[in-house]
Amino acid sequence: MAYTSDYPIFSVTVDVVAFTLVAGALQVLVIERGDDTGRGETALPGGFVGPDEPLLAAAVRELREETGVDDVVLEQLATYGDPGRDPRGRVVTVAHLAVLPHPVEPTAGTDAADAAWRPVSGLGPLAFDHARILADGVERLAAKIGYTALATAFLGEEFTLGELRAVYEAVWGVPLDPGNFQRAVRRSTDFVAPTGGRRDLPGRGRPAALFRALKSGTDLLDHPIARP
Amino acid sequence: MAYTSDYPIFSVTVDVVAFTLVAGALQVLVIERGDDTGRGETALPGGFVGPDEPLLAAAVRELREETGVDDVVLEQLATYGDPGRDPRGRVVTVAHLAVLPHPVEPTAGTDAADAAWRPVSGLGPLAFDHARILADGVERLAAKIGYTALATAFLGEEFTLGELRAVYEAVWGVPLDPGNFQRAVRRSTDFVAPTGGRRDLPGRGRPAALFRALKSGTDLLDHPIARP
DNA sequence: TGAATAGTGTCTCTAAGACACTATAAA
DNA sequence: TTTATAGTGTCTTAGAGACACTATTCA
Repeated sequence: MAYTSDYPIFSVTVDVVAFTLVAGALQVLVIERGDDTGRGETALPGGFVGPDEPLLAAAVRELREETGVDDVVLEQLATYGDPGRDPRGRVVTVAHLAVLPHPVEPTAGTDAADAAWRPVSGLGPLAFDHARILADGVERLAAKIGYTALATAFLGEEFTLGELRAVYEAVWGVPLDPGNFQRAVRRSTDFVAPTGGRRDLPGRGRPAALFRALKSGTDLLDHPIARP
Repeated sequence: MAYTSDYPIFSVTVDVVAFTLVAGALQVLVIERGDDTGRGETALPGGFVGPDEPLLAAAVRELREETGVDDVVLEQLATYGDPGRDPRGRVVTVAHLAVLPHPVEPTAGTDAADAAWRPVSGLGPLAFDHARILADGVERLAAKIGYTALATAFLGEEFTLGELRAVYEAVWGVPLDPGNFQRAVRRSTDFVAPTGGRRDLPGRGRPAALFRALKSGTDLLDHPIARP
């Protein structure tokens, strides 16, 4: 009973829908709940916002605690506050959308042992209303890679257009024509630029030119990438 | 009245960015604050969420208290919760976007005397961080009328394509070619449909065919209306 | 050589926009 | 008649997509 207020009491949490790409499949970061509420259930990472902590900072902190990463594209997704959505009381959660470059394993954080990347398709039930939050996150992600540079946030510093195309194909769930994709990406003069390097993978055909992102994740593209 | 909690205490409010069209200009609903905090300042309508009240219901209630209207297109916009954004304490506000058909005057509600429609352009400073919330609302509105039926929410049951075009021109701030607009709207087979009626206004040229909306405000259009 | 991937050429279809033109009303 | 608005025709340009083709690597 540490806190009192003249107004109705709400708790405010942040949840993070963090995506990455593993082996060509869209993955989401989930934890196995270890505390009393929903013990053993799968859930999105998240936690209470500190008394003097901005919402975005809380989301960054939660993600860092789970993955050890804090240089990440992160933006607010939506807020979920129905009475009864959390058995602990009136909990309003501000969900955030994050995109991480591929090889980020959940590492030594406070709750890291519980965290794991799981494919979005085929994921079992989630605690609370997290299934809906995840669905909203996927929808937002699919929309945003069409008109922002967000897809590059899945990749490292340098990448091939084949790797970039794999991001779109995984998120949209459809194959894209390699030739037309190439042209679509190059139409935006400030989406990606060739570095001059090439990536040669054994037994994988002609080496591909390497590119780097010219915009950060949430910047708008001047020419959208059409979703089929 | 004192509430207690084991977790950090937040107050949760809803604010409403309500738009309408008056005399061809985009207008937003604002109030003059009468209580102690920010007395006399212009602000967006809003208020505290009840202990057992869903967020969207709270936004509907606030809007009804200001305008007497509750049949309205309303959706969540974003959540603003920086520490220090409200001098009363840690207040997290969930902002909502509303669109009302033109002739809805603020009427007999609890705070109705203070509420008024004001043109978005040329509006003075707003209390708290409401200027940013309004800017985000305008941006969201401008984006959404391009790919949803939201523009029809500004109009009555029946409307001409000239009136619909005026909505786009007011929100986007650009003139649109009447002929091309006509075709763009008709390309979507399920955006609007002619009612068979005509509207004849004295001294205003050839009477225009009347249309009605085939979709509600937030439904997606199959063919977008291109923003110039 | 063939298999695999990168990248280009080219064709068709549709949309966006400019703009001329016709249609129908009031003053 | 002029003025104003509704609505159509038509031309140009650009993008989306299908798909053939060339380029460059490894086995």
